[in-house]
Amino acid sequence: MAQMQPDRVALIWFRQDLRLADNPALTAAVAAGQSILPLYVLDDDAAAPWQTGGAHRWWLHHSLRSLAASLRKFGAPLLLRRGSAAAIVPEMARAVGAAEVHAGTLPEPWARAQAAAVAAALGDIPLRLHRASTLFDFDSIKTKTGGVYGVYGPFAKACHARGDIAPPLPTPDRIDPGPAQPSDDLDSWGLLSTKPDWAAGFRDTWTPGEAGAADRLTRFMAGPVCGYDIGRNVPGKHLTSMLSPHLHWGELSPAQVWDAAQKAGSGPAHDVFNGEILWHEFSAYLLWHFPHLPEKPLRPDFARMQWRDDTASLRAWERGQTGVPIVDAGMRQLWQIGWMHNRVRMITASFLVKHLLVSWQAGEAWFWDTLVDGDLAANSASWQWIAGSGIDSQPFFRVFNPVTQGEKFDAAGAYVRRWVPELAALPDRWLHAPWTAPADVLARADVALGDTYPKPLVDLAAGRDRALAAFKTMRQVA
DNA sequence: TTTTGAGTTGTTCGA
DNA sequence: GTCGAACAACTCAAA
Repeated sequence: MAQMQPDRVALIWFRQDLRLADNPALTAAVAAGQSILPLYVLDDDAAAPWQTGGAHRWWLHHSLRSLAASLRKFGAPLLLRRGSAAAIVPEMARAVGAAEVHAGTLPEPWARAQAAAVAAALGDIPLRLHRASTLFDFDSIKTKTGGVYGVYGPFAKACHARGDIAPPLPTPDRIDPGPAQPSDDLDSWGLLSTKPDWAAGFRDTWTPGEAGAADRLTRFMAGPVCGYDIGRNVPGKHLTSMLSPHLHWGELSPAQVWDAAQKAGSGPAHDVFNGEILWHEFSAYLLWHFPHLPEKPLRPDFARMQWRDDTASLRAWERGQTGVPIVDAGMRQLWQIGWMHNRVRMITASFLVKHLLVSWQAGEAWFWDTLVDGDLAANSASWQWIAGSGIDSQPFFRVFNPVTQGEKFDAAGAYVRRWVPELAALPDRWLHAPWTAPADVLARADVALGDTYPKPLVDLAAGRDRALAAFKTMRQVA
C-alpha cells in the first residue's frame, strides 16, 4: 500500500488560450501537479478601456461553455470567477495549496500588467507564463543590430529563417481534478447580448469552442486554401479561413494553423496564407514592443493630423448608411455576424479615414465593439496601417476607391446584393455606384436615392482630394 | 558610416 | 481595353 501523500496541486489560469490541445500552460500544469485546477477569471477592470467588446462577449460565453464541457469529460470542472485576477488567482492558489500557477503570455499591455500583478500577489507561488498565442517569443526576433522590426517584409523573412516552429502539443491524456472550489454560474455573467439581431446572425455563422475551431480549420485546409491567393479577395464567396475569432480566444493556436497549412500542401496560395499567419504574428509583436499602438499613431507626425469631428458621418458609416454600396454591405455584415471580409475591412476603413477624414481611433473603437474576432493587436495595427500612421510607408497613394474595388472584387455583385438587399435589383453595371444610374434604371429596380437608399455621403473624387490635401498639410506643418 | 534597395492589399492618367 | 509611369519624400534593414 503506497503511503498517502498530500496532493501536489497546480493551477492553470486560462486567459486567451481556451483549448486543451497545444496548450503549453495546461501541459506544464499537468506535468507539475498530481491534480490541477482550471480557472478562468473575468477581469473587466484590468482590461479597461479595452475590456471585451459587446459582440466579443457573446463569443466568450460560448467558448467558455465549450471549454467547460471538454474539461468535464476529464472530471475537472472549469472554475469561473469574476473580479480582479490579482486577488482571485492568489486566493484560490492558497486555498488549495497550489505549488505553481501556469498561464499563457499575452501581448496586450493590460494583460501584461495583470500578469505582473498576479505574480506579485502570488508571492512564493511561482507564476509560470508560457508562449501560447504566437509562433515565437516576441523578444527573440530582432534585426541584425538587435532592434525591433518595423517593416513586415524583413520581419517575415526573419521568421522564415528561424525554421524552428515546434509541432503542436497533443491534448493531455488525463487531467486529474484538484480540490473542489466554488465557481460562478456562467449565465450569471450576462455575457450574451441583449440585442436580438446579434444572436441570430451569430449562431448561424459561428461555432465557438475548440471543436468548432478544429472543424473550421479542417474544412479550410481541405479546399479553399488551395485558391487562397485569389479567393481571399472575393467577399461574395466563402474562401477565407474565418479563423480569426477562434485564434483570438486561443481555441486553436497559430502553431496548429501553421502545421495544418504545411500538411495541406505548398505553392503560391499556401505562401499567401502563411503570410497571413505571420501578419497575425507581426501585429502581436508590434503591440508587445509598442504598447501605445491602440491609442497613439506610431508615426509622430500623425499627432498633428486634423481629423474631422463629424459624428453624423461616423454614425452613418457604423450603420451601413453611407450611400456607397460596398461600404454599407461591409458595415452591415459586421453588425449582423460580428465579422467582415478582410478585403471589405480595408475598403470600409479607408473610406472612413480617407474619404470621411474621421480618425482611425473612431473606427477602431467601433470594430472593437462589433467584431467577434476583436483582437487588440490585429485591430489597432490594421487601423494604423490603413490610416498610414503605422508600419509601412507608402500610405499616400493608398486611397481605396470603393467603386473600383467593388467592380474589381465583387463584379457579380453577390456580396452587395446579400447585405444591401434594397439594391438587389440593380444591374451589375450600376450596382456599385447607384448615383450614376439613369432614372429609369433606378425606377425599374425600385431604388429611390435619398429614400430607399441614401445618396452618397461624400463625392468620392472630392473626398479623395480632401484627404490627400489634409495629409499633405500634416506633413508640411513642421 | 554611408549607401543602397525596397516598402501586402491602389488609383489615375495618358499613350 | 490594356499597360506603364507617376504619385513625395521618407524610413527601414542590411550590406
